[in-house]
Amino acid sequence: MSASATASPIRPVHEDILNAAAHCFMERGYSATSIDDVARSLGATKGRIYHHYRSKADLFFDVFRHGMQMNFDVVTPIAESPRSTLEKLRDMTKTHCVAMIRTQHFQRCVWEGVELLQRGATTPEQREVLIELQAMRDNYAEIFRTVLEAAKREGIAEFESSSIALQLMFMCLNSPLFWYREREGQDASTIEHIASQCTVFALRGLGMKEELIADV
Amino acid sequence: MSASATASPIRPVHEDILNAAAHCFMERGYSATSIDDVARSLGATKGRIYHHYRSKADLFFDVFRHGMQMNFDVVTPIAESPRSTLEKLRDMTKTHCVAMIRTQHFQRCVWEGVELLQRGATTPEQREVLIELQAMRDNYAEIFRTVLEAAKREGIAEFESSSIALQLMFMCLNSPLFWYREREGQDASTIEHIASQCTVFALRGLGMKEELIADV
DNA sequence: TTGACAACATACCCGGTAGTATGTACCTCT
DNA sequence: AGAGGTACATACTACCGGGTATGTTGTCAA
Repeated sequence: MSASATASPIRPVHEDILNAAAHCFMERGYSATSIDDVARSLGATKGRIYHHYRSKADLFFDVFRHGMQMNFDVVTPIAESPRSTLEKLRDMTKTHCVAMIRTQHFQRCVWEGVELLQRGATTPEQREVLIELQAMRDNYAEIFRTVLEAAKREGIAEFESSSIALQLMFMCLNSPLFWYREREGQDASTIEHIASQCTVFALRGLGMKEELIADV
Repeated sequence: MSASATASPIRPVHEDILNAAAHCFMERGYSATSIDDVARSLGATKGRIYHHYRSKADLFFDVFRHGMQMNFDVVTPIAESPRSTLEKLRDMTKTHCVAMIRTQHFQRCVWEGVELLQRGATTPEQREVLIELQAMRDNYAEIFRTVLEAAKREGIAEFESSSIALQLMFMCLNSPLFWYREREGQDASTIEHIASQCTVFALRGLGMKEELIADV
């Protein structure tokens, strides 16, 4: 069973908490966010949160898991479709980028979570969870690596180290996480337009020819 | 007087503290790092740090300032040199990227500092400092924006929004901050090689032709 | 009707941490 | 030599925040 499939569906009762937590963690960061902050933004108290989650870390992990799951949900179908490498690469990158913008607060938590993963866990039971989350993240990156290396073999893309290329590609696609701000009058086409520029930048960076990128 | 010139030179006595603080802040993040952590990594106690800095925030701000100053020191000479736009752009981007790797712990603090800037300050006096740091950061980005737009006018580069292009370029050049790890046997040429790949990716992303990038 | 349980709120404990107040050794200048 | 200042260490306070223990209300099943 792949790590992507281990994530249980989110019970509706948890959805409000997850959303509030994601927003708080995004605004102040994990350690600067208190459980009281999350509760306050829910119009509730700590009791509600600790009734559903055993610890602050558990809550954060669930936000991470939820964020990653949303990424799998939109990207996996493309990766598993019987289309060409070129079409997959263009579609996956663009889709990922749009997802970053649409679910920004969750994805910011995923980003910070990756840093927490690198620092390691405190308790042994947390370490178990962290290993699972790490695997989830690695599996997601692996989907892209597979397509990237296929693209290189087919002469569509051209780069030296596929690991570095992968990192750089994700940096571009994740970029809106750090400067995009929701504002009034921004509809789906605005988001599409921003994602388009990021994706074009990334695909150019991967050494793809202009004519293969034109319609992204 | 530009914001870049307001930074006072670092007194030697502060250098050890700044280095230790940068390392701690990088490893655990700002709010998860205690003053005692920094002191312990210095083999000292809080007394030493509070003798030189009025608060934890002040210390962090000085790390930020120091990090930014190092960037100005290496990039400004290139930007002010009488060379062509193409040469400036290639040199500035590569130099910035190398600086990110070489002074990684300070630059990670700069990165986190930018997020703190967006969240705003608590006390009014901190806000004053934050405005100065914000200006410092903006001025630095402006150096690159100037060259970027010149490159666009000269037909060297091709992109839609210069703001987004600037962000994406920095994301690529800053990328090593998040995945580069110091290891044994990594000499200057290794760093050069990594920086080269990031810079090539960024310049490609900016729409530059292969023949203009070849020797980066 | 009532017992049991879910879904919270309230009240409390306690460890950690920013910041302060004070002590002390050393150094320098007169 | 002694007075004052620098550069710390030590000891202490106040508070915040994670976690827990317990109370309260609504719901549902028998």
